Amino acid sequence: MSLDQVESFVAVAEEGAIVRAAQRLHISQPPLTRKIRALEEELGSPLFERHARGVRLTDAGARFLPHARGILGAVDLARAAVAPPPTGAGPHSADTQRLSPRKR
Amino acid sequence: MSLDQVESFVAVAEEGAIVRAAQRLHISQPPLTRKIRALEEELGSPLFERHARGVRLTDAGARFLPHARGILGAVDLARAAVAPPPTGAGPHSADTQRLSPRKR
DNA sequence: GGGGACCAATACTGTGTGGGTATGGCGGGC
DNA sequence: GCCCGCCATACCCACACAGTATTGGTCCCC
Repeated sequence: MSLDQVESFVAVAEEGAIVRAAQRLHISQPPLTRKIRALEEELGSPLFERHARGVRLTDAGARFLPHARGILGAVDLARAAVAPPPTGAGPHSADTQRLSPRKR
Repeated sequence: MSLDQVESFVAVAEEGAIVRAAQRLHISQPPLTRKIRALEEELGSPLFERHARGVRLTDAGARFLPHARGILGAVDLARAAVAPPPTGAGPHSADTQRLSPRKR
């Protein structure tokens, strides 16, 4: 399991469709399909039911979702714990490294 | 940041030396050195002081450590939430999953 | 009922990331 | 002073990952 997969799972769960989540994550649909599939295989349970109009959370997926959000939240906290601006925090720049520039 | 890096960081912090942590993680030393370095670069703060006899946590590293453990714990919980497959469980056994099968 | 639209899955290819081996530099212990 | 242990760097190779193109299936609308 990777944080990337957890993030992907949450995005798909929230969007209700893999293509839409892919757009939101700025990747194309096939890699996202594979990531979700790999996560399901690793966990041993399907997380989504595939439909023609999108996907729906299974029971296992619904149980996993809050934990997934918790993981991402814990990561944010961990980042914040070490990141406090060493330089004098200017009153103008209050950026908090919110977005990870995932480029490849 | 990846779970792999978090796990690596915890291993190094606990072992006090990169080589020893590498042995524990079943990888060689150079990749582990790079992973820690990449994590430090991403977080923007050095996490370890390098010595000739090993490494020691910096202040930032010490703050990060409990969060790192929390992340790994959250991942374990997430796994347990979806995993309980009734594999070969007794036909009548109704025992509840009390122990998390620590595999890795 | 038929055609179009939308979504997920698969096949295939190229590239970047990650791990391994080999080597160097530094510091401490004997 | 010599040796040993540890971290850092250089180089190479393989696997994994992301993208494009395509197929199959289902629903909606006309």
